[in-house]
Amino acid sequence: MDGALLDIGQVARDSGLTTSTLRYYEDRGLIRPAGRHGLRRVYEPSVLRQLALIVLARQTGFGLDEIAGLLQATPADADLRARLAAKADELDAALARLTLMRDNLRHAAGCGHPRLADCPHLNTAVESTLPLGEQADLDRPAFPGFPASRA
Amino acid sequence: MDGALLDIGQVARDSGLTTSTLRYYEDRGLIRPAGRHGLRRVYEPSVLRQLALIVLARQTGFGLDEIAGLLQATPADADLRARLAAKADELDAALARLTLMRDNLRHAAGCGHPRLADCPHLNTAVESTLPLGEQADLDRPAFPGFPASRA
DNA sequence: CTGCAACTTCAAGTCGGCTTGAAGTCAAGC
DNA sequence: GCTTGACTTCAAGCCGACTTGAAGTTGCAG
Repeated sequence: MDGALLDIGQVARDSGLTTSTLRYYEDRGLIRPAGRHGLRRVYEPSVLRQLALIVLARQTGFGLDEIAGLLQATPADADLRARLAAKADELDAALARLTLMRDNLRHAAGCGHPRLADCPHLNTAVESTLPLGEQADLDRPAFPGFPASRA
Repeated sequence: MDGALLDIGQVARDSGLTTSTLRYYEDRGLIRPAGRHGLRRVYEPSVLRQLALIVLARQTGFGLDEIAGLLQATPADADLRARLAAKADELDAALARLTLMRDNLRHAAGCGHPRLADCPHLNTAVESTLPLGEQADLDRPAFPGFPASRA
């Protein structure tokens, strides 16, 4: 398809991931080198697209096993479709939470309250997420997405 | 403002968190009991609102230290406002990613491709997230992990 | 040919966010 | 007044996602 195979360092540079992460992803079954040049892995450029998808999925809160599963995805797998759709629904829920939180933050950044906990606007908003009372499956999907300090 | 103090078990039930999590949050400076009855912690009901906010923030990808910081939030802190606004912007970015991923999933659930990696629609979409290409972007050493929810 | 930066493997370490376990305290219902 | 079960502390463990370190190999510029 095209001559240019990439070595791991190049893939690392192009993807923004580290070489150790790439090897780790390989261990976990997310990517596979096209082959080896001696001992060294060589990759097809298409791995970059795949990595972009992986990174997006990670940022969206998918675990590595989950991503590996999605990537493997056997043919005409009806079950798969269902799982994808379910995932999409989870993301909708996450989107709603995220939006609420963002709006809260924006409001908080603007309103004059000393402590977040004291802002009535925000509290009112948060209360709407309080169906807690009974049983709360708090193991909802979370997801990340921040630089949040890589210290 | 009201007589009913709650014990830790009650708070756990009402918030959906475990007692160990509540103690842990206290350790980490996120909540504080109103006092003790003997050795035992007693809480004001308002802690439930606070916990709801904490849970929302966690689900939104905030780390505990970060949340503690936001909750402490000293008066008229101009810096704080800036950080809140910055956070909100981060959330916007996260929202965009999440939305993209959701749309991808929905599409993938519907289109007939055996492997996700083979769907051109999805690949096209993902490629738009590929600012990768050029520089190594040293300061983006991958992404923080996150809870991923217990089994 | 040589030197060395970039690769290789494998094991162990790190970090965040909790959970679990051992061992003890205590308020209250019988 | 005794039992019981919910509480207490503290230390250690666990999981996911990587990172780090040690020790060895190798392609290629000079």
